[in-house]
Amino acid sequence: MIVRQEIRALLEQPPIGEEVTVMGWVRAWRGNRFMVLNDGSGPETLQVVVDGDRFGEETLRAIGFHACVGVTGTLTESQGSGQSVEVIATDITIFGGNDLSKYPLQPKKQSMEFLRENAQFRMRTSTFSSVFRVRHGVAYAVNKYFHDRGYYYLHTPIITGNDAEGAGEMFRVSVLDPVNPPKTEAGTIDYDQDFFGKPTNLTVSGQLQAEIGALALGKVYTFGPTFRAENSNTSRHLAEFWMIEPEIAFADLENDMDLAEDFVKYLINYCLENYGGDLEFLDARIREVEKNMKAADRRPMGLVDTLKFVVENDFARVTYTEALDILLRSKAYKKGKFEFPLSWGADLQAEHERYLVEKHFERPVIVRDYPKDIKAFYMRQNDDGKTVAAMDVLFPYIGEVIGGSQREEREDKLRQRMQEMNVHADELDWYLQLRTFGGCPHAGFGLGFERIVQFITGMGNIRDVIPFPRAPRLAQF
RNA sequence: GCCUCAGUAGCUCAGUUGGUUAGAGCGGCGGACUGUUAAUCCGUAGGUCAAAGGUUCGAGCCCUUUCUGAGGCGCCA
Repeated sequence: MIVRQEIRALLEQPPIGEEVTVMGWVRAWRGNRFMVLNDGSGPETLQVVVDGDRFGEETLRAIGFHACVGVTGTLTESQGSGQSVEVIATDITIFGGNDLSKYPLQPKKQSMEFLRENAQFRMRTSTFSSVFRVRHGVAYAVNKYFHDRGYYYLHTPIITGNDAEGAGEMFRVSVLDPVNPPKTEAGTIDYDQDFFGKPTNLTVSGQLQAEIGALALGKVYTFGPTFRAENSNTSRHLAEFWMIEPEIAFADLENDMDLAEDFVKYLINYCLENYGGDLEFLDARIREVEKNMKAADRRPMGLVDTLKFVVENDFARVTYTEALDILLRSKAYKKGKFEFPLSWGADLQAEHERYLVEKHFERPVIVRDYPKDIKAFYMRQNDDGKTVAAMDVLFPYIGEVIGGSQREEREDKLRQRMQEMNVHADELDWYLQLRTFGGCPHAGFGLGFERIVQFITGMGNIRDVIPFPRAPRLAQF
């Protein structure tokens, strides 16, 4: 059996003078004497002092960048200034040597793009190991938040038979021969012969099914992979991403917004409390990157300060109509700084959202009550006949992080809207029945998991906060 | 999908109005080094200048097409 101590635990309560055994990957090997080890348990490294006389030439030669080693030795106070404690090695095991003439990574700053192409090794870097520890922390906090508040985790299907969800282009799922699929007499593809006997796709949202759960269990949430076949080439879109979708019965848009704000703040706060070391490291990394940037391109606040600010301040809340008014009265608009026109009924463009968040309110903003024609069929119609009870939560840097709404629980209104928007009622009979039989006011939202991880870690590209990104023309690993 | 910029050594990049044999730092390899902190010092190897085609006496540099990447926009979470 292998027995070892984890570096993170060791540094929390250093047993000075005792013998310890640590195992990990070499981050640096200096002066043929100092080995810096990290084992992934945290961002902290442990310095190992290697007396060349005690170990053979073969062992010394095998120690190198990202080699995997085990060390037994005495934990002592460090003579050097860069660390408080260190291990004086008495025994060294080389688990995996590393041929540096062939290894792609180097002990220096590497570009995010290069590391993305070497995803089999990128988690060994300090940046990515911190990112993925924080990602885990956010995922755990999601489940903890809902569990502690009486929500039930509902697993909605990944393969779906609805093509009426209207949330974007879908990936087809089929086992038919792609070259010569069976045809009907009319000449179309005969999906009756496909695995499910009908066309099926990967899910773009678990919301419609989550509503089934909410109208029985009261409060549910989904947290699973979601797929969009959009040809989106941006730093905040993925073809495969994880989405969190709470759905609650006996709730209106006010309840929905309160939940969204409280939930997001909880996730951020959880990371501040439990992953402070990783966040400090990422904060310092961003400052380093921004050193060479123009002042205007730098963040107004550091990463940790930004996170604290978001947690400590109320989100701004405005209606779509009020937001439009703010934009129309803005200096940016009057000086013609906006590329896209502003008119009631048109969706807010990224430049408008960024103005509201980064210039006007300087904090996260919730925009509610959007024009009904730019929103989905299932959103509850407001009494003004023009707007729906929808809300978007907008964040600095990443834009929309949450989209949600109160759902239309009135069957006649829902049917009328489906007809207007050309959504086929016969395919969503089960969804309509939730209104016919024992319906109630209910609401929910979708939170883009990678987007909130992106915000918390400060990573510029969403592809760098998911271990194996899927995007147009990108399905490696 | 659209717009802009980029692709030169393993990595990050320089390369002048088109002109001889393609440059640096880091990394690698060889050596020195018993308190280093991106260790340092000496030496050394390493190139289909993204690909194809074109202009020219001559192309890393100019033109065309394709591929790849980044940033922005759209779609959205």
